[in-house]
Amino acid sequence: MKCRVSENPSRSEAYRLLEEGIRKRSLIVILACCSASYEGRARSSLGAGERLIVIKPDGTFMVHQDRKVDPVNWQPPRSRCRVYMKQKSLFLESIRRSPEERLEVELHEVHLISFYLPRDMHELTVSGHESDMGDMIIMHPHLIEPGFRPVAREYATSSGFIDILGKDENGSLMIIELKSRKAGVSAVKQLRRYVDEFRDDQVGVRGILVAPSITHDALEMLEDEGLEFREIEPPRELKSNRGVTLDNFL
Amino acid sequence: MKCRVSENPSRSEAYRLLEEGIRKRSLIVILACCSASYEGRARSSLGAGERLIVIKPDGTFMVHQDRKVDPVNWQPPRSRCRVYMKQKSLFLESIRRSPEERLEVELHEVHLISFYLPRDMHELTVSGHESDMGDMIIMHPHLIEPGFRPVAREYATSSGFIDILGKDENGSLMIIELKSRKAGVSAVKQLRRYVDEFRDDQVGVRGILVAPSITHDALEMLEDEGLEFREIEPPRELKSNRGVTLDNFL
DNA sequence: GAGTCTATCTCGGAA
DNA sequence: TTCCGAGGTAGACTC
Repeated sequence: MKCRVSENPSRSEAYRLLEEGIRKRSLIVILACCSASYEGRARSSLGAGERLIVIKPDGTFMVHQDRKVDPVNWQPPRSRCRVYMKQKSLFLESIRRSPEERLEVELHEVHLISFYLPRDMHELTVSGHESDMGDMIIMHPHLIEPGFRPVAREYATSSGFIDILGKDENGSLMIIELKSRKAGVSAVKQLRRYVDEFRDDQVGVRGILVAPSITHDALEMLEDEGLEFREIEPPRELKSNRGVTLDNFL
Repeated sequence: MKCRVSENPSRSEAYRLLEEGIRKRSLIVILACCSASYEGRARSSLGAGERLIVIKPDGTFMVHQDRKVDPVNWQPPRSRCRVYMKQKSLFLESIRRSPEERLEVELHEVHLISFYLPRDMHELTVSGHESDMGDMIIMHPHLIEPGFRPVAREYATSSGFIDILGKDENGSLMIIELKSRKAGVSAVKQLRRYVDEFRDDQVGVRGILVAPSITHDALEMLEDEGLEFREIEPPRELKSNRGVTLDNFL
């Protein structure tokens, strides 16, 4: 593990270390009093303060304050970083192309610089998502109701993709909208858009919102619109087999 | 600046440092080979790998890989963090209430631990050029407008500290917000919060944003809110005499 | 590239 | 506290 640390480096030493760290595409961590200005999709300026600066090998650039999860200023992966001196001041600059964005950080006082070359090994697996809910319903259609038959998944409409399209035991079209968390009014609006597209053309269209729970306002709107709600918990187990398709049903 | 660093600490030394850092609500930065498991709104597990771990004074907990802006695992502000040993292994745990979520990180090998106590945010914004601007205005109130009289400095409200509080020649309350760099919408919002606190109680409250320049959006918002802008350059020279008080004016 | 959708979205403001 | 909308959303995926 190549790891280098320098406490309270001089300006010239900080410059040298940062130049080397950037050139070698290291993961760089800086604790410093700094100010920042950003210009691109928006514009911002940040006064002097103690901050944590992180530069990743993929070009990600972050300025973190002492609170919140999100960085106060940042640049996405593939941004180009460089360090330079201007009138005795030390600057870090990160530039992104398309859209053109520029973040400039002035380092007033550097308390700590550390950098090293990490290699990440394992990927993260997460479950509890909408796709897992979809898999579960495709495999167990009775969770929606007895006689429900899925017909299509991710069905494209001009309003977006319908999670699951199917028919009930009477042959009525059923539009299923999945949410892995508590459903709000936005979910109902989304479902309503899908249903409206089909209601124009034919009768007997049912819209079903599937979620572990629903807000009060959303439930009211749902009932006003003549739509239905199914309380279903998303699966919590990690799936290794992620290839469930509709082949069995078509 | 209290700042402590330890390279390649032993397990017991790492434990001691982390316990102290958490207890003192420091900003903690760890470079380590670790694995993580999360359970809450969703569930995830992350195999061993070199990662950057950041624990903020507000309870924010982040595990960063060597790419992407977003952390691979995290907990939001106000989460509770603790360190413990279990069967010779070193663990970090961060727990959130409502919704109940738990993130556990096993530290296989710690390369670097550093933590420090960033000074209070208020102190930070006051230090540097902003306080010099304040000094300058206290000494030359006419810079704001003829007849302006400063009354209080760093006046505490429930929304934060008002840079300068004063009265105009008609006796109307004036709230001055200083920015040493180009002011953005956040500065306007900040000023608006202060003004709102007083507008509730009395009439004739004026809010003045003082900065060397202002963004287009900020100026628009400022005018919509009935607030005012004064273009003032911060003094170029940093002052060593930092003890300007309001005694002369009270 | 541009467009769409998900997310442990985060975050701030309001009821 | 919960709910709701905004975001430099980021990130993944399709076309």
